[in-house]
Amino acid sequence: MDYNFQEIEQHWQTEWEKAGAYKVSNTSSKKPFYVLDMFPYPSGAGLHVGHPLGYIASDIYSRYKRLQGFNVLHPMGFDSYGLPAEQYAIQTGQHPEKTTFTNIARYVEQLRKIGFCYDWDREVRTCMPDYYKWTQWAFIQMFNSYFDTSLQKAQPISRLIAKWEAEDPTWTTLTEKQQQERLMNYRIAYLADTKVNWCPQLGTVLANDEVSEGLSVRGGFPVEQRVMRQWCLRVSAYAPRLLEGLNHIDWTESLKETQRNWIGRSEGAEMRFNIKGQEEPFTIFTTRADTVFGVTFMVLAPESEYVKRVVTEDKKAEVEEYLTWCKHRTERERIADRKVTGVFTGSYAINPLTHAEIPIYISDYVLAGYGTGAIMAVPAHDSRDYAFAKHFNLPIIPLIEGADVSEQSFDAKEGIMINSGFLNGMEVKDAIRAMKEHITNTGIGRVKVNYRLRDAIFSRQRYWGEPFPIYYKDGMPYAVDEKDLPITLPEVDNFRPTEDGRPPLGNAKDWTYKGYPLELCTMPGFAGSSAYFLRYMDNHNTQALVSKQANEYWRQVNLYIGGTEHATGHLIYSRFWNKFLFDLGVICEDEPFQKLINQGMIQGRSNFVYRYIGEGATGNLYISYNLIDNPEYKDKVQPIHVNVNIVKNDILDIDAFRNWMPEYKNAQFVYSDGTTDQDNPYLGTPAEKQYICGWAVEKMSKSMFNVVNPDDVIAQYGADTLRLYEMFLGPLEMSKPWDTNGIDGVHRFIKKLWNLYEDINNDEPTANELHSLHKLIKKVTWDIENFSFNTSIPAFMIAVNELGKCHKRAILAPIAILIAPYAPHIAEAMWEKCQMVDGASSKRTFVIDAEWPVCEEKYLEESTIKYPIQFCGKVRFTLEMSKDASKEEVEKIVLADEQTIKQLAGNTPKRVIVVPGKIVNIVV
RNA sequence: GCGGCAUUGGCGGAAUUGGUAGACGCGCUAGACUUAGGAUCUAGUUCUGCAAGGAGUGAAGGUUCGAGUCCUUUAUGCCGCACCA
Repeated sequence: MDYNFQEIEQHWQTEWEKAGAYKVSNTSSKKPFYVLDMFPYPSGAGLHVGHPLGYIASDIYSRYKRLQGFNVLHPMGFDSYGLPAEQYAIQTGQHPEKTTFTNIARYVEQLRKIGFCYDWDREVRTCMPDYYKWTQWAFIQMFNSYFDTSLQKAQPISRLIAKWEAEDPTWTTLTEKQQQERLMNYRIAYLADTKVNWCPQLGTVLANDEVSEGLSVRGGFPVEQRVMRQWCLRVSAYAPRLLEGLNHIDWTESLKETQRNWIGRSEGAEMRFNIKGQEEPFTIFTTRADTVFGVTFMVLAPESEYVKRVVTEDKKAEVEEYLTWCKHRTERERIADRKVTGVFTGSYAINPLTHAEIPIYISDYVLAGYGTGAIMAVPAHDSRDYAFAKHFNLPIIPLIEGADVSEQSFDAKEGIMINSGFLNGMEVKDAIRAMKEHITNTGIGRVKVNYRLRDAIFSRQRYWGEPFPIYYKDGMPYAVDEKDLPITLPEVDNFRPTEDGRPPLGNAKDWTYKGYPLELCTMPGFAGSSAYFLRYMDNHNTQALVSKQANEYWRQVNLYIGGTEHATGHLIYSRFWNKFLFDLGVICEDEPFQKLINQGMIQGRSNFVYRYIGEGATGNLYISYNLIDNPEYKDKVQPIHVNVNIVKNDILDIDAFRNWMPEYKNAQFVYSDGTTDQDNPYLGTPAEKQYICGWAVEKMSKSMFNVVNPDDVIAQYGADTLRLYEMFLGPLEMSKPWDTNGIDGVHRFIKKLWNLYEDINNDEPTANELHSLHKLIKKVTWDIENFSFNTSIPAFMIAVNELGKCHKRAILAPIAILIAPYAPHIAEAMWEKCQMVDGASSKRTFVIDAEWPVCEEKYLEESTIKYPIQFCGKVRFTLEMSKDASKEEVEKIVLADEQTIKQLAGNTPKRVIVVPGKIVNIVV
């Protein structure tokens, strides 16, 4: 019988749905296992063939775990608030909810066709009130909490109030507004004036991870710095725990390293420098306390609080001018143009060790947001200070023996100290330690750990996001009552900001709570994705984000598969969010994702035709790729993207090309053999006449005509072939181009496999057949355990070849189970055929209810063992022995064969080594 | 600049513990079957050589009886971070 994949796949997808085969219960005696995909943002373009790569991998693992007897939670949902739907709404007036739901429907349909084992009852959508109720709820908890630095965990803000009431007599004298303002400095979700990334084109602020090189990640629009009053999350308070937690989770080293970089811990010291003629000192942060003797000037960030204090009257105008200039420089300009700029403040600081007077400058190479926004400059040993010193002609004092600082600074942290008072003669490392001790003892400063991680800016001046559960009274924010959640997103008739520049929610009618105005901003994209993994555990719960019982059963995500692009966004925020909920006692695990795998990207593989543009060109002649380097065409052709769906194995479908676009209707070709259409009035058959296309690996995108839709692949080959082929492409974690050239091979294999399930009998399997089967069991089990999915497929192919015409149920039934994770539809059909042998009951049982077969080593042992023998690494021959032979017997024969070895080698062997297995050294 | 990862035939890639490198697939070559084939089947396919043989996992060293695998140096590519003091 032919392999009718369409019928098989449709049939079993319906059966699964009817039976609720993938429904997962929160109460089971089975061991729980939680496999999670990063849920997608449903874009208008639908899924392309690259998106399901990770989903297929996680599906394989889920199905495998299920067959191993685990209760597997494997849900899917949609990150459905976001900019594209809103941009589309602004352009068309279409409500973003409508486009979002349409897109989701398309995604669900596409995912369903691939045959994933999702429990759709657990679907979440971040834009639904029953979901974002809990996003808002979490926000209120953050608003009502502060971070206790000594306990290193979040605590209810009421404790802080109680403490102040008891211990701080000034507290009760404050007005309510003053009290609220003071509390705002402690809340985990707080309102503050901060310098933000403002994107005028998008009309909103963006988080640091949403900006790259001064451009917005979404859309690539310029981003400028602005001070605005924004909601922030005190993520930085969790920096030590976010860093430490990385040691206990099973993520790739590169991803952990990315997060470590982003958190940016640096150990150093804070030191106070006195200002000449002033009482109050100012504080700087340095990691090179050892270099204090080489400080020849100080630099403040333009935005620094200290600037006001140190500018002298005569320098005021000059400084003002510089500050204004800085303000108007965008982040992008700053990065692009790194020439030295700065201005002298007129004031001098006193070096606390040398007591020298050193000038204080302002320059934008010092960042306000890091450390204290002020530095001590050591030009000899810091390249940025060096450039500044050269530009302003400031002294450069070398502090390390043998360091030549006439041309450039010596930045390395090694060498022997000189010119450094009591540090002279020490190694740099010791000097740092000694100086830290010195400044601590003398009270000049203290040891300090600094983090680069900043608080997350949490307001977006947009419509399509979660409303804040916050209202304003007397200009101060208050959280709405939890029982009034969710605060649902209001309808507006215009998705743009209001005339007077307020966010779009300013267009809503009656946007108030108990008569007070509600917050007009909405939450950013990462709000909804920060705890979705918890909601899947208990998504219908109306009383809590997740019940204690459900959370204690599932605990945490055991396997998370997703792209590496979320390394510094979602994967930091959700860890933070999770730790916060852990502090609250809402959940029982500190880290959300135990193991994380980054699937590689699937790039597009573009195809090109080569239009002739040389002498006498009509613009209508296309040269086959293999000819374009010929002298007559070289540099006279122009590559043009051609739709990859009308190219197969780099051979162009001529008719399809002529019909593709009107401009190609009369296209003429120079074929691979050099002939043209004129030479072949009858238009040769495709076998004889081939037009070969060039190719390149590029991002998969519409404009390159290289997008491959999984629906098309499924229509042509079936979902099982798609699933197998995506895995077969290469290691999961590697990026690779989508190349349809190999898909036929995989499809052929499935057909061969299917043919084995014809006329199944109950005969006893032979030793060889059992050997093939158990080899396969061992291999496939190992592969899945180790996420090496690509190597299982060859193993199946080999097994099918070895089994040839074997139709025995005892062999075929286990193979149906083994392939079920990879190709679930055909596995069901194969399983069913195995159940119906000998007129046995036609009762349908699912392969997913079967048990994963166990490899029995006894079938793997061969009757003989081959020992390849190496002599002095030169001569090899094979010694075939009974498998029962003892080590001594092997040695005996090897020794007996010494004559042969000698003959072959021509001299006395020093050693004979027998492989495989244990090394047997025989020294003669 | 700092950090991480990679580099194996014409191509994608195997080699799991240091033990016969190139599994499996694509492509290619030859043959069979066919009115035909973008179908199917069989055989071959790292390079070099008529052959015996020799060479061979980016490059150069090292450890080892034995290295794609471990160590050192280096080159190239990809990714992350970056006036972070």
